[in-house]
Amino acid sequence: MGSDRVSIKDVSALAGVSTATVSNVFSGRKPVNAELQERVRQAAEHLGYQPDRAASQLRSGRTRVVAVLVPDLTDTFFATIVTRIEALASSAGYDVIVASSCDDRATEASRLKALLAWRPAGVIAVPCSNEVPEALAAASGRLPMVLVDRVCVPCPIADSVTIDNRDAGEIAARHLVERGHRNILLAASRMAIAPVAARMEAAADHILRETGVAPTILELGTATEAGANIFTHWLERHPVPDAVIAATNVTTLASLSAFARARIMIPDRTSIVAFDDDAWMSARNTGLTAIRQPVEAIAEAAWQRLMYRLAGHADAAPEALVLSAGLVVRASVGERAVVPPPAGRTAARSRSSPFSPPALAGTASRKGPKPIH
Amino acid sequence: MGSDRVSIKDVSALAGVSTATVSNVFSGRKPVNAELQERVRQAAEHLGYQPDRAASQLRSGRTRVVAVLVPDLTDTFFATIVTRIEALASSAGYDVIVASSCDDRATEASRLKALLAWRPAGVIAVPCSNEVPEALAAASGRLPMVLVDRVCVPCPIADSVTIDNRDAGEIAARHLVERGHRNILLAASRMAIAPVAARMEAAADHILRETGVAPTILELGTATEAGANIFTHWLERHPVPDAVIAATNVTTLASLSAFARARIMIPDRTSIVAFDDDAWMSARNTGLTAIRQPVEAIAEAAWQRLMYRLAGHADAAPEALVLSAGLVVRASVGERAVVPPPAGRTAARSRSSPFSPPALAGTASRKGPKPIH
DNA sequence: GACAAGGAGTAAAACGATTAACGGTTAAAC
DNA sequence: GTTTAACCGTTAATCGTTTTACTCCTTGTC
Repeated sequence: MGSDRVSIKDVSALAGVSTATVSNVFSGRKPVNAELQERVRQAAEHLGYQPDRAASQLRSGRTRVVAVLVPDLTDTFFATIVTRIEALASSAGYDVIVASSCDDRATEASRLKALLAWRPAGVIAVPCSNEVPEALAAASGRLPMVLVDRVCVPCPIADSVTIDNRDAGEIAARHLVERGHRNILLAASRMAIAPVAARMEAAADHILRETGVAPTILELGTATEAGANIFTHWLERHPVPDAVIAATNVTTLASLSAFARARIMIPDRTSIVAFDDDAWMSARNTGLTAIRQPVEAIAEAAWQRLMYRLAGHADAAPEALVLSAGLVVRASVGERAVVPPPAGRTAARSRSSPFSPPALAGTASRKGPKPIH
Repeated sequence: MGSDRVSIKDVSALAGVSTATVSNVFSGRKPVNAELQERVRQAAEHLGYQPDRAASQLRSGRTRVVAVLVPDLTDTFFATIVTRIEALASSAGYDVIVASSCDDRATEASRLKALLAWRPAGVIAVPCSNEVPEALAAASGRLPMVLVDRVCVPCPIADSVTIDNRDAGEIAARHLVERGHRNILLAASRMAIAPVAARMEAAADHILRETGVAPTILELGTATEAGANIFTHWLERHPVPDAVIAATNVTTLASLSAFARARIMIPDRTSIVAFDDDAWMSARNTGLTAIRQPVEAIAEAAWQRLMYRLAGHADAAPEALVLSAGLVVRASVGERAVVPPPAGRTAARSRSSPFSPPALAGTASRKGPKPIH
């Protein structure tokens, strides 16, 4: 009739009540007589009424929107996080707007600006570098936000959810060392990314400590194809390593690609510990032994923390939540003959468990925020 | 500073002009004197003014937002589409809101409702079934929309972008048949999904026509793990097929998983033609021969078509754009001994699989493709 | 020099919801 | 029986823009 846009007025007219009542029925902010509610509901249903977010948001100042920023939606790790958050949000009556920064600082800044123009109730962000994006830093305090994954913990300006990357790196390294691997290559994406650096450094530390040999760290970047080329090139000029620890799923892919091109067999000729345990990693003849991040738990923790902030605890001190990752043992790590112990260190030095249990997710430890400098 | 929210009024006051002028400066809808423009710009800059979307949208009815609905964000195919659309949108000054229906009709309806509450300028949707969601059908005509991938073409109510699924299926089938494969299994996700059905049926037709044998169609569902189980179970009760055509990347994964569990080697024992050419498909010793969909082109075409509609061509007749997919040949399809052409369909027994059941040779039973659960 | 035409800016009325402030009714308390 | 309070609805103001309608001023034309 008037137009195809049916507003609260139309509903109120049809139900024979005021617009305020209709509003109350839908928002539940004030109690409304059951019978009236019913009438309003029916009228709304009949007209196909849907509250207009724009109007609602404008008037109330509140907005049931959270912004999510990730470096790359095509990376399953991030896609899974987004999907989980979206589900949680939707069941809490929130909507999600997503943007991906394509692993680029400039894009990140611009996408973030667009995101913030929505005046979202909160932000969940996976920065693409480990510096907190300027726009977020500026909004810190005024805007509930939680940083995920790519963060230097503890982060002084916002809540964060990460995994214990040093631990993860060490687990991978130990697994390899215990199986007699010595010449281990660390395939990083970019060491400028905090979690990657933590994984690689912890692995390097462990390897050096246990074998006396410092592993090589190779940066493959964040794109599969390019990474495979770099690795291939490297392989042409170096002996085949005993094993590779890949820092991310992309580097895993790149390494695998390079090995395949060079016809280097896994685990016969070289071993690999992957990261992120994607579906394709197990759908192979030699399933990939991998560090599995508790993706869902990460998403849930981030969401929970955001809800906590939104529930009014805006002034609580930033909290750094650290989940732990576990090793999923499959078939990509071989047993190597134990070489003569280097300088007094006996490689037979056995640990109680051959590999850490894949149980993870639930376990979390809290670290307080550290004073800013 | 009455509050931290700086509105157009503050800017107009500071610049000494009316709010209308400020609005015009930013929207460019009406020309504004150069000097005034400059003054307004500076004032805005000085105050850190950002137009409020909600207010703008409420008043104008227009909104620079497009809604994107996909069945599953963790599927790289859809994630790539979303990413591309997001990039295109952002450079056209649009924002994107995404929702995933998790391959579930009910979720789809509810997410779609949430999406439409934004009153977006347009919608790009990949339905989860091949029925157009009710909410979209209802909005058809009033709301520019383009349907992607999961659509029965030609779609009477909206523009669509798809690939030529029959062609794709036939290409895969031909590739296998030409290389001597006869007993071919078609691994569908769900035959209720139009493109999947088209791929499988075309493949089945081709195989039947060329070999006289109707292939089996197996439905594996849209989840990898479950699909792998179904397939494993099937393998326990049937002879190993010469080859598999997987209808989607998920079914590819499921098939591969099942083969790996059963220690069935590719391409020695069985061949596989994959779908969707994800990164992991080439990062293997035996790279997967796959049908590659032009994902980026699909996204671009969808966006272009939406822009066309938004540019005012609201009443043009729905157009069905069909792109074509191509085969990327790698190493997952083996050469089988070529059997005498169907004319003398005496012995199909000289293939490399040493243990095909003897019964199979003479009995080329002619049954239509039948889905199995 | 008068008049029309048009350009550039302004005031004020929307847009559709939320929410103070208010009022009328009914039940409970004294 | 009167006062209080609780309850439930309504009226109307308001959020920050865009846009219509109007004014004013410049310019061009005859």
